[in-house]
Amino acid sequence: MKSQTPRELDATPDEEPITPRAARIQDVARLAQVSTATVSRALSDPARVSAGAKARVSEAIARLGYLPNSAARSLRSQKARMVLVVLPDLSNSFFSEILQGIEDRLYEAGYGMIIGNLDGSPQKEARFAAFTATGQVDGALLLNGHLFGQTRDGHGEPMKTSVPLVALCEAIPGADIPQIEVDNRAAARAMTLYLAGLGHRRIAYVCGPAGNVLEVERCRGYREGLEATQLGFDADLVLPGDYTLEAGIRVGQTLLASEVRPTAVFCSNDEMAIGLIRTLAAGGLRVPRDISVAGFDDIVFAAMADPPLTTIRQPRRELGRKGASVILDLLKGQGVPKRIRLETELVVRESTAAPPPQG
Amino acid sequence: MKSQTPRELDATPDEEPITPRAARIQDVARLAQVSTATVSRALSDPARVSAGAKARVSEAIARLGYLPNSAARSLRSQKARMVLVVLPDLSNSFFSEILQGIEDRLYEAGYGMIIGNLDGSPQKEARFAAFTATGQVDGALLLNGHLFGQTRDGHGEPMKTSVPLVALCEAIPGADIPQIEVDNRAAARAMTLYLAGLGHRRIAYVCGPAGNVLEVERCRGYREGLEATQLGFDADLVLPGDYTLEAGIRVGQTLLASEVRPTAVFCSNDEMAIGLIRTLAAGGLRVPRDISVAGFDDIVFAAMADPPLTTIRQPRRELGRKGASVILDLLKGQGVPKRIRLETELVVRESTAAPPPQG
DNA sequence: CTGTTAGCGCCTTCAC
DNA sequence: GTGAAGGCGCTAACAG
Repeated sequence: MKSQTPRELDATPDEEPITPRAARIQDVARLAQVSTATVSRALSDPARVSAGAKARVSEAIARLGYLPNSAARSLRSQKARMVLVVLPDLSNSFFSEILQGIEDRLYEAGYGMIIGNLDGSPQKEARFAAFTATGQVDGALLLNGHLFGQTRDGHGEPMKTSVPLVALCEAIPGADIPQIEVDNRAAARAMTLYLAGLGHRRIAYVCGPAGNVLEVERCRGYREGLEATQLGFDADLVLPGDYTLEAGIRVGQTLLASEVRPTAVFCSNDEMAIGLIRTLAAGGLRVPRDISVAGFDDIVFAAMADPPLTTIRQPRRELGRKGASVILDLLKGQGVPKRIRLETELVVRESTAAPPPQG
Repeated sequence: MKSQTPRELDATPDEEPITPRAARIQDVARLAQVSTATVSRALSDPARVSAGAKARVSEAIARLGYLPNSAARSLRSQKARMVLVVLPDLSNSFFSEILQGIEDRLYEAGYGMIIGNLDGSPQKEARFAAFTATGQVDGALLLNGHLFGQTRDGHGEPMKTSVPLVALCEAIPGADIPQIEVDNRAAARAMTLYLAGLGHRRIAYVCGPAGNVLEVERCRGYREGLEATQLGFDADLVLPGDYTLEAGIRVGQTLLASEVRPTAVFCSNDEMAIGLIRTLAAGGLRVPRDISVAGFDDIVFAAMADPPLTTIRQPRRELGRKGASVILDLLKGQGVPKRIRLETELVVRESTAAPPPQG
């Protein structure tokens, strides 16, 4: 009798085993007096099982505390019910709120979330890519602006993966995968127009890291805004940055030391704006009386800056949920839009005002 | 011939399949002209394989881009090489920096990290607990202050899990699992003593959420500090809070409306301290001239508050790494210490000073 | 409606 | 040093 397993043979009835192994489908089947197939069906497609059998199976499952082994299930079904999220920096609160949205949506769908945090070590990526190749995940959400095996600026042969990929927050140029983001360019343009509308004529811009797609979009929006108001673009007003607090501090120091200062500074994210405000204040400049500062993202601490920061709100949680929804649709085999854009909102607080008279 | 699989029969040689299925160990074996056992050994224990076979296997693996299927591996080995991290709030930057440390260490060890974000829905926990029961993870790191199936205040029968558990950052009273944290009580005591040493005699304390173990420890430290300096504990100086920015804002509003104010306020975390400083400043009080404010945690934005916040630094990343190390040791079957305490540091910035003369 | 059976892909005795 | 073969736990045919 081939299907007789050793485990059944050496079972010692009426005696608590030393290590109570988790119940298997066999155990449930035996207790419910049905075959394993019926147990399996009772779980996956209850309609196909008679009421009596169903009841006995439920009872047995409850008694044994049975939970199907996930490795066996994955092996058999070739699905892991797990999604990988690749991101550049887990500790960045911007990303972690997006993660919340992702986790939330995946949870609803019964999926789990594995985190791949690049954390400045591009070589970690290979292992994360392997998750997709070994079948540990059914799909991946890319928040890092490039495909597996590709560098940020698009060099290198992108690795073909067998699972669906979705780009979230940062479009991946040239990649033929769904993209979900806000319209960074339009938002940056709106902010620039708002500052110009306040009367500013020297509006500086603090960049994100070079080569970053977000950065390119936001900078272009800034430029378009300037051009739309006849102010014109002046390369000297573009200050280097990298999205860190420290970059904001450095820009602040530079500005404090300058003879001629812009009357408004648009930072391409809130961290830099907060670092900048802080440094300007410490150096004796009053924001917004002497100089206006604006950010981008509306992180939680933006409202806590002194003065509270004018910025662009991104629907972070919604972005995360949307990203998860798209990949779930893809996993269901449904078609999805190539590109989804969520709305941003210009949040005016107290860090921006009309320029000083002599400015 | 029983081992002849259908796949081998319908293979169409010299023709690219429509869907290039991932290579299996069989494919490698065939190409390298060895058995699957040899391939497996070449990967897991190369010493047992002859040089020639090893070379052919490597070559075949490279040619086929073979990566072992993880579900099959998990099923066979009963290990998932995956750790679950349960935490109350993913978007809290305090946790996300700990996560970074965890991920980092797990990565080094070849493990992956699954996130279970409770996010205010305690019922999510059951599914996360199931990850441990279905074999999807080999262990779990608990940052949420209680065991599976238990409420925060220790009610309810804690669920027995078959995998190792480790409590990180917040001890779980009564649980017989390793605990890793800082000495919250000693740190709170030190901060209280520091404020008293500055000359403050009315030192208020803003609580965390009731029932929270961290909170209990920090509050006790505050109390001990007061008693050690003969100031004595005054329940009226304990203000309710819940670790959110909003709580800090509420406390600020209360204080602004009060007749008699404390000269120093020790907040049990930085978020609240930042909300408080902001509200006080908006209400016309100058920190620290009129009132000193201190926090706990030293989150990134603590240094960006206006004025920069005096606080307690926790080695967050190190806490994460340590937690991961402990669970990895447990998975290796090694013994681990029951309790690990990491050092904190009192970081004096500009939000604290001697009390005003008339205070 | 239900049971039997054959693997999913891998690792690991066991035999040579 | 190497190969043959069984089975980890489950589900999806295929019969009945």
